[in-house]
Amino acid sequence: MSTPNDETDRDSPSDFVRDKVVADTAAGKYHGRVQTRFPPEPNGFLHIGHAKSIALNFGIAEEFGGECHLRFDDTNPETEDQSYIDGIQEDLAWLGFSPSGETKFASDYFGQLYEWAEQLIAKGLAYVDDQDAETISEQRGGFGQPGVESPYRERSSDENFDLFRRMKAGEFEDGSRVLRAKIDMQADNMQLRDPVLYRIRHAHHYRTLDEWNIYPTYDWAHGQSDAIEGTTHSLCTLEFADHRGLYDWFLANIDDLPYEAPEQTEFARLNLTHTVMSKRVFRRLVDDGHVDGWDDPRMPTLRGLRRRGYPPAAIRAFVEHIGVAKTNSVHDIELLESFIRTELNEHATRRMAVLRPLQVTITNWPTDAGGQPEVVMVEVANHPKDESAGTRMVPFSGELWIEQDDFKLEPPPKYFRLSPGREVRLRAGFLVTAVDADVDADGHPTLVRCTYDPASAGGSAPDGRKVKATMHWVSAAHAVDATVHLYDRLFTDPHPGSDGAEVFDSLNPSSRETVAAKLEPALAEANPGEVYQFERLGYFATDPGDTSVFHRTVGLRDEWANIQKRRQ
RNA sequence: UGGCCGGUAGUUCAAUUGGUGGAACGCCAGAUUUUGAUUCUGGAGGUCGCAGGUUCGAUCCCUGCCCGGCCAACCA
Repeated sequence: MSTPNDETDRDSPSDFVRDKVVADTAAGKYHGRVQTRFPPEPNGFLHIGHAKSIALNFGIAEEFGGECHLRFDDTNPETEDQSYIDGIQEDLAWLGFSPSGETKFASDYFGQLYEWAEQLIAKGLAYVDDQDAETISEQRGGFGQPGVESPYRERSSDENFDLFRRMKAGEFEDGSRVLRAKIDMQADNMQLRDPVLYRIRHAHHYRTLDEWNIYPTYDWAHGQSDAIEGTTHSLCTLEFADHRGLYDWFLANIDDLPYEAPEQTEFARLNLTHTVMSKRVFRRLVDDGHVDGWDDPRMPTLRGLRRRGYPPAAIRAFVEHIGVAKTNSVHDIELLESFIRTELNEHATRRMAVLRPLQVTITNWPTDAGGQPEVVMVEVANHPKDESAGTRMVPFSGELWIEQDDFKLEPPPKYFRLSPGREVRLRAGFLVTAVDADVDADGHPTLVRCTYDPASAGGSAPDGRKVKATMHWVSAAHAVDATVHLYDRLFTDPHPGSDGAEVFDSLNPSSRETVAAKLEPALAEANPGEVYQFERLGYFATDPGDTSVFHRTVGLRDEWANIQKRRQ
């Protein structure tokens, strides 16, 4: 089949949500208007799961020429805070998305919400219940068991108005009364068993201050906020599917909606192996000191990933690639990492750094008139595939650091790095041959003696002979010291907390290893937050606050590690 | 126990009104390579959850069953 659409549609994502938008638009719903929203609760920072929702909502708005609003669902003043509002906006901008128009707040709609609640009371569709939370919960019944109607369910509307207004005025204690919708205490969908619309909270709200003594619940606020803003497609995660009946019921029973009622569509949230996407768990990780904070590079929060060096473009590419469906899914974190590598491989500046230094002395290296080893500046490309990245000059001398892994006294099969009698290339420098090595009491090499071929400047010999390995190195006299954090999975279990396990039982005690590294001099001028490739090792980001500290973003693919694994 | 939603390579997703099941990542092999990286080529890998039914023909439609997730906050 070959229609003109094949060409134009190839790159735009297709999924059941977009299919619905296309169908709705074609059917003339909302007069062809498309509007979405991203509605975080300001009680924590964004994580990569939110990135999926953000990309979906903003992506659809853009593809269909519509708008996507940022609206804070700030209906619970006891757990929410202005600092999260600031942080979330910062993270959203970093990810690369700009909301349409002003930032919205559910709290801006408290007045309208209250009026609509009175409208429900007037229609006999809402009532004030004087019972406590525990009693209401018991009366709700259970799965397959009927609910019990509240003794206050048939109150007169006069009494309901009076009580509701006095709740608003602050006459009653927290938790002493609630406003409930009168729906159906026998409904199979538990959400429909007379849900709570308002609870009494004499709490200070960071935006409405002390104006309100009652606060709307999520269910009462969300759909109506969507409707007030003109949302057409209200996208949320699967666990809200049961709430859709409520969402529709509220909208259907309000007379003066400013726009055609929006529709809720649910999709599966993003999960990743070896981590957990839960604000509750995040908070405990931070509070118990398992990580340094919400921006610890091991956290799947956007600020954690940013500090770790994950490029926003790679995160966007990843969440677009995994698509949108209703299947509960857990994505392999390695898939995310492959997107990080793809992005970084293309753009990261190459540098040399030795993480676990082993001393090398070149025994036939020349000395100058003063008896000091001569220093030769060698030119090294900043990117193997991108000439425009230019080159830099790196000092080479007779005393060097190499990686401990790059030398073996007795090389195992298929090992083709340095060992006694074997010649390798020191990248862009010279060919060297190991002679012997000093070892410590445990037999570990402490110093390797080599000879070099003076005719191999630049890394190749005139006779064209080949070597099997090219290694990175740093001149000892010029090395810059740095602290490098090497990160591993936060949780050892691919599915923390599954099969009844306790999430924190699989917390990886060695999720961070810190080493004292030796860097080539150019890295002394590293930019804050920039990601470099340390050749043959991986990608490393400088800490935004201290450029002598590096975080390993992700390692390079490692064939040698695979070979070793297979031999076991 | 009731309701809702799911089940397609190892993993995650596709397959446009029922017509020989594809991609990405991972894995394996080869080529290239002054990063065991990158890049390129090829390969292995499937009882479309199970069983019936409708049909010339079913991953797709119907029924039943099995498995997984969510729901009984005055959280979102």
